[in-house]
Amino acid sequence: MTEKTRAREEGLHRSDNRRQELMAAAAYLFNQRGYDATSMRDIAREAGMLAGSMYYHFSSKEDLIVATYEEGKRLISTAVLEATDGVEDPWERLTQAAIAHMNTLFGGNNFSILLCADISRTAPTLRSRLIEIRDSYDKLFMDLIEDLPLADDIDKGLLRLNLLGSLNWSTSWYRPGGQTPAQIGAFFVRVMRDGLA
Amino acid sequence: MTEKTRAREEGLHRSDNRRQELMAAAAYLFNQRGYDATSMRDIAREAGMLAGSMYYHFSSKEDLIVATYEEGKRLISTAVLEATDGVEDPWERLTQAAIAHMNTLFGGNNFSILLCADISRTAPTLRSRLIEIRDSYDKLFMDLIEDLPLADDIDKGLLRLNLLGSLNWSTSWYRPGGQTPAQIGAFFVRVMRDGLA
DNA sequence: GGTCCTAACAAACAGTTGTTATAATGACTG
DNA sequence: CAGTCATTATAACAACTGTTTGTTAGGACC
Repeated sequence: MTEKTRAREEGLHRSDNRRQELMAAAAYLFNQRGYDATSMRDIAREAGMLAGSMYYHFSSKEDLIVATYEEGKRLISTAVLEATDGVEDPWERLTQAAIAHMNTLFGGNNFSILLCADISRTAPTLRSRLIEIRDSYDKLFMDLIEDLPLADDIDKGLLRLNLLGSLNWSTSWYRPGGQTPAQIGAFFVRVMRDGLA
Repeated sequence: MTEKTRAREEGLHRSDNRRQELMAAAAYLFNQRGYDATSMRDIAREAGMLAGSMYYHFSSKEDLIVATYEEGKRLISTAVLEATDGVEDPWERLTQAAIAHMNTLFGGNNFSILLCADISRTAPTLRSRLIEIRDSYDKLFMDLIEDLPLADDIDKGLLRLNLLGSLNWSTSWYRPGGQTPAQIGAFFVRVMRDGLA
């Protein structure tokens, strides 16, 4: 049985592989230069293809962007859910979530970092699609913070933005060599819990 | 004495006004759509001019971007320095700096917010020019944090990134109506100092 | 009045953009 | 071997990009 035949029987076509390759190439370039500065020709070249051919796999650039964004959300959501699974203590759950968040961001996959890019300046139609995807990830953190034992006067929404701001902003400065992503994530949660004074 | 003559005597040309108008139009659009998605024709139209005419005032789009960015740094630096001037207590100094930072960002000037945009994906030659400008602002916060009475094992560089991350990230979600910018800034510093548990 | 400078317009430049229509390739099927 | 279908190449499209050029109107200065 040839490889092709087996793939066919499993409902997989060659296009499924190429589709993944295109998404990987796109995510790589999106991270490097942003959506606007990455042309369809750039992505095609990176994947060893011509620009027109990509439209067999994705019907528009916007759909390709959304696909990579969604893949990023899928990967980081899975990682955070796995990391908190079975952990009881609320603060420990948040710590493990932050660590998993950071490890996924800087663990080599080019998809998840896309969720940390500021999309407030992207075109409205695309933006609304991306917001919906990211909100479903942010909800994980909202739930984690909801479970924290806090004083009544603490704005939990603001607290989530506080933590996610620090975590996400790290994508604009983090370089390997200093503290590890896990150490950074744990540090931010610890400061938030214990304070400094 | 005509208006033109007085302007001339003060060393001001009409071009100085138009230059400011161009920068204001550019900053407005840069905030709305980002650098790449804002064309020179967009800016010119916003300022009531034709695209080619702008090259009398700025020799390139990159120079115009840098000029707006620098103006933003000038405004927010002044605000933070004034807010901390004469304040003694290190934590209170940081609190006042955070409040001034937020008040300037959301106080209606379109320049300062530009400093909070993630520039890690902008073209290298432009990026290096912007980094240099922003670093000179970040230094203000580095100094403020350096003066905090902290345990020896606290990474002060990481602490600055922690706070600036939260503050800067607010530009991607803040909308008028909830907590004021000043309240948000003060909250982030208070959580950092006192913790939650 | 002649000359110079400021400031803007008008039109074009070459290159790039996302996208589309059509044709070619090539592997599997019967 | 002929036919089918998935996948890619080719070539073109109109629109837009930053920038340059030649020109012009108007005021200031000697």
